[in-house]
Amino acid sequence: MNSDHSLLCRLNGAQRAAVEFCDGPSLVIAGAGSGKTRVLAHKIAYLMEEQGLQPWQILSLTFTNKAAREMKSRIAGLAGEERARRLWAGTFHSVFARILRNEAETIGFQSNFTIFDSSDSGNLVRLIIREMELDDKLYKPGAVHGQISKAKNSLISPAMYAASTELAHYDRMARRPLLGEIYRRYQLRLGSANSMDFDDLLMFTNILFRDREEVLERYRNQFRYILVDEYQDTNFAQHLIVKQLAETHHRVCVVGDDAQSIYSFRGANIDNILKFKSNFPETRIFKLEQNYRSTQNIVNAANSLIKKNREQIFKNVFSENEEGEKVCLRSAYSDFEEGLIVAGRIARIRLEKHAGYGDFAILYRTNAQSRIFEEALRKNNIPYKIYGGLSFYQRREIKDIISYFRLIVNPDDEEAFRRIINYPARGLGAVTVARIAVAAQQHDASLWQVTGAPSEYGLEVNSGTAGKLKTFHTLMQEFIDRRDTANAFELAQEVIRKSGIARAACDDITPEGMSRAQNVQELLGAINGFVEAQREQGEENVRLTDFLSEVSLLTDQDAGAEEDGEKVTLMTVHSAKGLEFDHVFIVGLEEDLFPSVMAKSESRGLEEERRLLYVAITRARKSCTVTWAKSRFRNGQINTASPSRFLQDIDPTFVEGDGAALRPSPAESGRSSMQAWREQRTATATSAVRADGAEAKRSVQTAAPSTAPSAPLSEEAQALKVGHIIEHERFGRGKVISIEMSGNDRRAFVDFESAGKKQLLLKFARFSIVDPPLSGE
DNA sequence: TAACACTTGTTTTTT
DNA sequence: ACAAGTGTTA
Repeated sequence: MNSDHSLLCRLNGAQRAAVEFCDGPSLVIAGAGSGKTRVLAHKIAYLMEEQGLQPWQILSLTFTNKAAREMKSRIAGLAGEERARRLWAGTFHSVFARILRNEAETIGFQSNFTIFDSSDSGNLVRLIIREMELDDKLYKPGAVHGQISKAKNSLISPAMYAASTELAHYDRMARRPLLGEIYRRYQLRLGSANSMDFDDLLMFTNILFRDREEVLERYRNQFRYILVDEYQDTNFAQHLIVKQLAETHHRVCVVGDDAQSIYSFRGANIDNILKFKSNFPETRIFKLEQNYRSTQNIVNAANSLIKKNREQIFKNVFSENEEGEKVCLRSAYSDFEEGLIVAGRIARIRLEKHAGYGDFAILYRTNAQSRIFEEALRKNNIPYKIYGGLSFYQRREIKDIISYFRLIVNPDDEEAFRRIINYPARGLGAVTVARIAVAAQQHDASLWQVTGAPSEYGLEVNSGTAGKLKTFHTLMQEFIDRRDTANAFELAQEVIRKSGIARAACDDITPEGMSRAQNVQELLGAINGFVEAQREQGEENVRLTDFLSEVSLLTDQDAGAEEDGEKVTLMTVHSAKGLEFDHVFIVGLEEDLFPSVMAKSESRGLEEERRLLYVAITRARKSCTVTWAKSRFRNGQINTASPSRFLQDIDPTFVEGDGAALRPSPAESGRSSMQAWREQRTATATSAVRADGAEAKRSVQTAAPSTAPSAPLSEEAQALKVGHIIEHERFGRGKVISIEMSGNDRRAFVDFESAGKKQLLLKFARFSIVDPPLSGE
């Protein structure tokens, strides 16, 4: 083996070993920032250059479309555009959707099947629950769909579901005995709509491989080497697909990090990676432990956190980068102030470190948290972009238009039909649709079929309605007739014009209407872009079908990417997986938010949340700031919050800031306000007398002589002394004249520059100390 | 049938 | 707070 081959010379020992081992199964445990993508890309290039594999013989599976694109472009750099393009590289869902379209007939589908996204699935579940006249308080559509999804991911068919006494028992306990029946009907409806949901793409691939030995054999022979990224996030269905494809040649390499498994809520099974070796006993294990991304402080802080988890593969992630700054911990009085703190710090770091806005990311647990940061950033004229939330393709107007496309490509698509039959309004309302649905069900036909020949299916409607139906049918039929010949862009334009969407959009002059019209234009632009891109690859006749099958598996990741530029990135921790930024802010580190309430009950859930924070911290290259707010606006109410338990899990040696004293290091004397506060809370909650009260008193004395606080005092409030200059939320800037006790609380008299003299109850006052500044902020 | 007011749940994360 | 869903009225 030529050791100074250009492909290998830029790799460290462990990376190179992982790349070079190609003759059997391998498991690469890749710590955060250890060059996992680089290894995968090099390995694929190596397979082609050194092992003589053709690109189309390599199957490379990633978790997101974005990761797939990234991988392809890196391989293009290593092995050339042409070969990169011919690889089978994509997400599980997109790759196997492609295969399923090729083989659709063998499993009873047409190759033009549509793909239901989760909201389509939810709608269908809701519809069925209603049809069965069940109580949707007991049978919550979301939860029901979740159960169905779980069953599918475990490859439990409706028949198996019905046959299982265990599941029946479980459902009876949950007071949802008819879940299996809902599942059965749901699956039937998907079938008659010639549609699959996300989970079906994996389940039917397995069914295909199970029932059609020759098909499985064909793909086994084609894919001479299989690589899977983020293996810790695969579910059973995905695992089994990989296992079967690799069954004969065992040439498979899975890469992942058990410490970054964050998708168990949707069926990912960490055992897949933990027990990979038991499936392929001769598996070679490689560990990538050197982190090239982050400073030592960041790596160490993350390590100290993840150490608190029980089940994990031993590894020693280390960094040889500079020590760097400590993780910065900041607390805020409110979510609002948290926004200001983050915005302020971004502005400061940008100037001090000459960073661009694009070097910053704000990561939160839930999408709902984004708003407050948007406002704060806007106020400070800081440009930003948001990933996630409602993705472009999820927006109402876009879904409506896409539904037209869906119905054109697959007229049996029930969801699409229901969506557009009366959009724009054409006098075909709920009553008519219900009648069509009944007729359809009686004759085991699709809604579209009934619409085409009302009398044959015994559909009784008055002549006016019949006319409207006919008009609608003719309109759609014209599109359908041309779907296989017409260019995607031109047909799409025509759909928007002839359907009346264009007119409706123009008439609407409300601000939302304008933005909707803009979105429609954007969609047309996207279609045009798609057509052009395909043309460049030599695909001359690009049809609507092609665009649709591409688009139904696209998600938020792609929508946000269009306008990059120098902007601060806002996203959930989940969507940040696989990304990195110089300066990372992790916000909302509060109990019941991060970790989320839902996860708290089980230790497994809690460990997953901890891994989630681990993922967040390890996104940072140079600096990492963690914040939490003592009160937060949620569900229309202000809620008080306590700091996340995870803050105590991080070794304070690597932390700086008001919370560094969360668990004081021995060198520090006294306790922080935070700790006192938490003790306070537990004390009042149990109304018990503290055993170590004396010590508590001493610590308080350092901050507030002769006082035991009756309420949590912020560090700022404790540190406040006569003569300090403060900045108050309402009153602005002012000087502290005196501080005295009133009852159990401390009260400050402050002379404000503009608002005059005021008394502030320190327990409640919202202010920050400007002079002298606290801990460098 | 459509527009409007009212009620309800929702907020954990995503292919 | 907010969006989506429901029911009521014209």
